Amino acid sequence: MSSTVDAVAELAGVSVSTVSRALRNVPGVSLETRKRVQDIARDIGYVPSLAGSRLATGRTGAIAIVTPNLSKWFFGQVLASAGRVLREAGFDVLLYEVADTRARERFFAGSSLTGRADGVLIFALQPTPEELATLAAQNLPVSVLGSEAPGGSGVRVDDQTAGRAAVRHLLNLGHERIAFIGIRQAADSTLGGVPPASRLRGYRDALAEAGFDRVQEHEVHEENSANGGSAAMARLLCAEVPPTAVFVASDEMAFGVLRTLKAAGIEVPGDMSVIGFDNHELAEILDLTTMDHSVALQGSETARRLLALITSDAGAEPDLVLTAQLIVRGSTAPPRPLRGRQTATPLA
Amino acid sequence: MSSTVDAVAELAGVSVSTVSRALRNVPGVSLETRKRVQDIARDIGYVPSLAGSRLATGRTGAIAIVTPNLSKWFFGQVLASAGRVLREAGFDVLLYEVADTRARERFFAGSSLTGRADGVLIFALQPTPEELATLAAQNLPVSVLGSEAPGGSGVRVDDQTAGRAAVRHLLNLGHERIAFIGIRQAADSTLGGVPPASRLRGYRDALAEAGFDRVQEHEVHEENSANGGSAAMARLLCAEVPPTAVFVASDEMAFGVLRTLKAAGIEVPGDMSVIGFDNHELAEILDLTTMDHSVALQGSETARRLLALITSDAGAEPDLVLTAQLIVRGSTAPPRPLRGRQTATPLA
DNA sequence: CTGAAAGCGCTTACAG
DNA sequence: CTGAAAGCGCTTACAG
Repeated sequence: MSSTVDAVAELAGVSVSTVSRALRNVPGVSLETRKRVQDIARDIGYVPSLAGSRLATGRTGAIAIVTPNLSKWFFGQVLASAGRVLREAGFDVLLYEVADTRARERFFAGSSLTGRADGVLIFALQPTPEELATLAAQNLPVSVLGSEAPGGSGVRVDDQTAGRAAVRHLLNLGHERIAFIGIRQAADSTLGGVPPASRLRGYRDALAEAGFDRVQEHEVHEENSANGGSAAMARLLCAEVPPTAVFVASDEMAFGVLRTLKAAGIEVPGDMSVIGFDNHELAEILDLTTMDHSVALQGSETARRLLALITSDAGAEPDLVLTAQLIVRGSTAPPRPLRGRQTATPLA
Repeated sequence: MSSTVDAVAELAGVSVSTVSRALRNVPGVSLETRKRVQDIARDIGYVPSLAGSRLATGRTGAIAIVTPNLSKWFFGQVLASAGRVLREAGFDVLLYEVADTRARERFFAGSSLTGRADGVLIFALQPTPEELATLAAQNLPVSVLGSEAPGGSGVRVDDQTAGRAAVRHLLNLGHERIAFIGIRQAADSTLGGVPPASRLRGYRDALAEAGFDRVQEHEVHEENSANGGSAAMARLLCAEVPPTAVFVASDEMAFGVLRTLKAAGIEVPGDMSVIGFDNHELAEILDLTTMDHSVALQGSETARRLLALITSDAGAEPDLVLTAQLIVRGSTAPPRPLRGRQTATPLA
């Protein structure tokens, strides 16, 4: 079961050096010898001890994935797609969920990765310069998904442009009172703060470009969940000037928005247009217009770039910046003519 | 950065043996020496090489989690809760997604875990006796979630009882024509087949106990997704005798069911009661009555049991069988009096 | 309580 | 192409 090189060497009548070379397909062994060694190894079910080769080579054959949250849809998607690429390349996947700041500090402080991984994938977590330095000091190549990381090869979406596109869609439909529901960082959360902020910027850009003033009460932030979305929408319903359309920074929040609107008897898209962000697998079911940002591709591409960093020494590729794409479904439409809204909006 | 025991030993003026003992908090070192060694280690930022200690001890400090699917809600939940327990105990988490039979064979065949993990968590994947034997031969303790595994300490839900409970709820509301939408195994899928089958059995039990005959066309199976649920419901709508209520074996499928019903203009729960299974985080938003089966608890408890198996030698605890619980929401109600359904059901 | 030494199972210059 | 030997960085009986 757990035989050693020595056993194979003895049976094959060669030295352990030769066994080692034969089994790893490195040059320096005659074809014949190699074949014989490999056959014997297979026969006795020999599989090299990882611990041994790790100690000897310094390489671990594992990649660490760091993520703030495993239970959200987004992370399942990127984890699955990145994991597939890594496994395909023969790497083990080591998973680190750093949900709160304490876990995050512990993770980055203790050089916890020395001897554990050959590289690090950071998902949706904006690493600080110090954190990146820590990893660099451990000689760990890094690839970052969803936020900017100078030095590390990264993949992300142009969230600002995506946000602007989403709002333009609403503007082009004729909406003039468009609200924004954004993701509020929990105080203790380690979630990357960049994409949410960029989406808000995109929203403001689009409104400004269309010549609309910024309306304070039209920008609300809540926790990134359906319940958060519900709460945010409820607040918008209490606005002095309620919007006719809302851009929601995540589909999960948008689901909550739809629920609140339904409960309030407000028709979508007749009385209120809603556009989400993610193209969550349930968005289709709920007929939600949304921005698709190639979630699976983000995961696989981040992994691919890390592997390139590890196996070649070509240096980091420039960041890959993806463009999100509008998916039109049934939750957006032109606003109802004012006539139809008179009773609801006293300012008509 | 990556100093060795020797460096610490030299600075502390003691032997490496003492350093090793001092740092691991094993007895046999004076308090004073221990303190001094620890201080020095901290000062120079020494962190023991994993590869070294793995080779010396044979322990890896890692747990492997095997799962058929990372992108489904259920797996994110159990992964997150199990991972938390493992990390808390100081173990690394190694992730293996074995999506198809080929990956599954490769995983179990190649004794891929030797030297990689101290134990294995198997999620929602019914291991064959041979597969369990393979792991046992590698001396790997196993804990199984969601299916029966003789020998391995396991956690699962009594799906048959849960299915019966769900259907009884419908029966007690007065329904007499109740359909079942189950999970169809993709040909190549490695998903555990036990829970789905048990839920069907529970459905049949409840109907039989209530004195109803089994209706072939009321049992349909589709892929476990919202789209699968949509398709299944569509088929039920073509039944010779359409049901007035349906028990759906997963919430994700139930979401699709709700969509189809809405599209068809069939009111829920007025014309059709729907009960799901999972208590998916979006079930609340969609006002779906469902069976909660303590998903997070399943994950953490499976992990806890594996740790017990590893750290104590008390042997496997008996399986933990959880009871699912009905969560009543707005998608179930008594059937409409026949009068109200006459046009829809010609057999009235 | 402390240390010298063997050993865990590999890999890799180096020499032949 | 092949082998003897050193070394990767720990841990752990064993002896003192």
